Amino acid sequence: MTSQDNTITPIRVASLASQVHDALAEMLLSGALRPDDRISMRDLAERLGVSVMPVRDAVARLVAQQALVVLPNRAVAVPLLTRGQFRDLTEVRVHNETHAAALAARRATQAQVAALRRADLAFEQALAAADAKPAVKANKDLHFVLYEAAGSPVLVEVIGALWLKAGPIINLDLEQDTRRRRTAVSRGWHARLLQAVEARDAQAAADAVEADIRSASEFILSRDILPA
Amino acid sequence: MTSQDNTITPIRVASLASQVHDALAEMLLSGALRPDDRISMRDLAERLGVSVMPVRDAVARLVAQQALVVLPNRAVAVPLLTRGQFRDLTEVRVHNETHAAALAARRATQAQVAALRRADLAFEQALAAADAKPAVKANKDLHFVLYEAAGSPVLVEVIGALWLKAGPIINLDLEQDTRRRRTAVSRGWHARLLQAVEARDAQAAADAVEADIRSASEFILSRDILPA
DNA sequence: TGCCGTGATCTGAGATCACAGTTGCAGCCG
DNA sequence: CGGCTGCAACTGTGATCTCAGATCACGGCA
Repeated sequence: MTSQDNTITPIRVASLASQVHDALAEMLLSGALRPDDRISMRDLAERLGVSVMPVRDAVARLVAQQALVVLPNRAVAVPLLTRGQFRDLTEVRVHNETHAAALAARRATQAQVAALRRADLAFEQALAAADAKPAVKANKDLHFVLYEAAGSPVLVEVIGALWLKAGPIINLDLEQDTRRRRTAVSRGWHARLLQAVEARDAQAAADAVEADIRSASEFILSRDILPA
Repeated sequence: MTSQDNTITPIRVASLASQVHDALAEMLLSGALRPDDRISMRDLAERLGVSVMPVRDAVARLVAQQALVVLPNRAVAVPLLTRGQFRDLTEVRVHNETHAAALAARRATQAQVAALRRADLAFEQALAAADAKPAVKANKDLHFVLYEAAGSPVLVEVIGALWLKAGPIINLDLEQDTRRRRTAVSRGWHARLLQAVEARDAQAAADAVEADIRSASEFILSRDILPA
């Protein structure tokens, strides 16, 4: 074994705090955590089989990302947005995600275009499942394959934080059927998006993403579930 | 004293962690912390006169905001961006800050326009100080008066995180004179920005902010201080 | 002189504890 | 029956400790 041996990969072990953060992020994105849910750090630590420390770190991260809030009584909760706040969030998402889509249409490598096709196929397959969770996850995967193709890591971070904030609202605990039908509405926009990226049409890609986001947002706002 | 008494303000005590976070954020924005600086949590705790716990919480927040990074050897450091990464950061800043400026030009109340004038005056006065720090702070104050006038709290949070990331680079420990001259270049753009907001000219406001950001960014990139 | 090994020190991560604030519930009184 | 009070339990925050990994300095050997 010499220093030229490239078969050894550096070992990086994710800290417990990072793992807790990922688990919580997943719960936010999937709608398992809902607006106004309280999070007890001791309870979560017990359920995850760790001490409170890594949970504290993870919660602190998510508070910084605005995905969780500290209430005046010190409780940690999932933010409950008003309709106006949700609109604001939607507008900032549209502004950044359309930009990422346009950049991706111009910059995506062939490998990234292929990955986007695979993600679209996975999304179609996930829609066939009785449970809505696979479709929610496949939708997120598809979006982030796209945004990473934008070649702007800072932009992807910004968008990631926005998704953490939007996840609990968009995936409010609808009936499974409504949820799946709701997610399926994205099919058409995804198809247009894929065509746009293949055609290197930045404007069309941005328009498809905008329509996708607004469609989901209007559905939420039409149902009178957020406070005024 | 009845429940109609509006003279009583709820008491909110900032947690030690929040105070440490604010102190660190100020150090990042002012350039007191520089790219690649290591942050020892025990050292910082001792200097701030608190235990390590609130420092850990604060650091976790800043790591989530991408303003600090955890290195492979577990050290916590201020990110050292490559030139490409700094360009990426600049582009995302331009994209979001011009949008905020345009919204502000359309939406600012008269009180907010007056606050912007006062911030501009404060900036001019700060330029007269021998120390560059007041000017750096006044510049930041002016920008955030503007962005808050956009009426999009989500956008202000996005921009705030970007500024935490950009602060150490833009305010690299130049000589005081170079620093002050550098900051003074913004005067012209600030004047145009103020005119644009007063005239409700969204495009001119966005252009002034873009020019301001790009001017500072090109200065940094022209000095060969970031790794390729 | 350069490299390697060893020991000391420093460091972040995780665990545990204490404290003070908050909440919920039961009981009592008007 | 409603409101108030008291108490127990829960909670986040901060303090302290331990552990394991990382780094640095020094000494010995080739």
